Amino acid sequence: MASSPPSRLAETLREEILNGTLAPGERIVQEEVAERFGASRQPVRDALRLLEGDGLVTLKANSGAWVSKLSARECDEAYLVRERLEPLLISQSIPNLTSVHIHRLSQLVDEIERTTEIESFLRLDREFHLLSYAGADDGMLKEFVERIWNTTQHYRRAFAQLSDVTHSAATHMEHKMILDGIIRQDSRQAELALEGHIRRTRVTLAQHRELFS
Amino acid sequence: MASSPPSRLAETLREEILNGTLAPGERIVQEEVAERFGASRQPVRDALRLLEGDGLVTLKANSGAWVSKLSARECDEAYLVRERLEPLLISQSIPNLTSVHIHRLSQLVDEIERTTEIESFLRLDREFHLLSYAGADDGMLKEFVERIWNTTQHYRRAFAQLSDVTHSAATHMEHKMILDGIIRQDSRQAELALEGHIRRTRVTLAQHRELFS
DNA sequence: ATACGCCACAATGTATCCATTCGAACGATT
DNA sequence: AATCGTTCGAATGGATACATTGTGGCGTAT
Repeated sequence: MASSPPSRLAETLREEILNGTLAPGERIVQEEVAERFGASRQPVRDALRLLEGDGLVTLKANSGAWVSKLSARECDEAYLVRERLEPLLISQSIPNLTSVHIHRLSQLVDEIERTTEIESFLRLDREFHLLSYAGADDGMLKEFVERIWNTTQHYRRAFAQLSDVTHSAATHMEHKMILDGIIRQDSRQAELALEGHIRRTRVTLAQHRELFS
Repeated sequence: MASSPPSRLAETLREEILNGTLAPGERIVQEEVAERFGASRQPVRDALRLLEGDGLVTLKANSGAWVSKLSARECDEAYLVRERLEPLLISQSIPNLTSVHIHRLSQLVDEIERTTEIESFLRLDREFHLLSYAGADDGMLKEFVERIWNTTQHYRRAFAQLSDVTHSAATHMEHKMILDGIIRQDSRQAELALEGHIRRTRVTLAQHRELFS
């Protein structure tokens, strides 16, 4: 999958946006990218269009491409949407999760609690949540959720840094409650714990509008 | 807005998909479209990428483009997502709706009740719901909702035809309850009425799997 | 008769060249 | 000195020509 040159190109750019190499608001010049990958500008244009579809890049006609930037309002909206969609997604996932998934999820809860580094936390937290959705069929719902995770990744990083989320007891407790709901196949509990988890994050984030200048 | 050639091209193709001229599963050949619009294949490719982002077109590398087709499962999922997102969207819209909006919404409820033609019903129903969201800021949420409306348009038409939705008393009552919630600025009522409206449609639709072959 | 493989055509993908547009800097005028 | 206008440059958009891939049909061999 995703084996065409534009797809591979988009994938690499996506990585660079997610890991912060390319910051929100930064300009992306077609020719630079083309040269960097030894391709012509055409596949680069296609790749940028793909990323625009993912919401990671904003194109302006006859002007250029920039890494998408969220306003405080848009970031809040993203979390409101997550509050509604992710509980639905986890409820669809839970019936199909296997013991292999559950074992890894337990492991991740522990690792998340133990880590003290921001980057590790971000990586593990992302793996935990997305893995908890692995039982759901692919489709629009999962696509939407992944898109939101991607477009808000930079703000999660910024927020994690200034609030030292790695020592948040509430976060770890919420993860345990979600995991407990999964293990006991109690979708309703998992939904509620997840909704609370996202909601608390949203409210906390709203207190740090300085992240958006 | 949307004034670049690829955007205009995408807009026209979108219309044709929504009004049924181009049916789900139908092949779209770049050269045909290019010739039809007197343009080269490049802007057509860009337009198709845009439509892919809207979920209206499915691209396969080195193979071609097709009008997207939903399975029964995906259609059900679309309605589940609508049940979660549209109540949120209407709650964000209601505080900003003006008397002009409300007047038109009332008018639409009447017109929808009176019409007996499928195409009119579809057009008016769509206008009613999307107009009820006009007070919400543009952003991801509205984008998601519009995307779902677009990708399910064909199935709404098919369903409306075989169930004679124009004579559904429940539908008209639900519209009135939504409107009442809007007029009285009672977001909660509007949310619940809308959720019920979508849910009932989903359940009814699930009884007609023959629509998906 | 069926299955495998080769071949040819058609549609997509890529590259290069040219046109267009936007923005910024400089200069002229008030 | 400030503002408006013009001009120049850099980056994007579009068109054409060429390369590549995927698919369907035909033939042959088992």
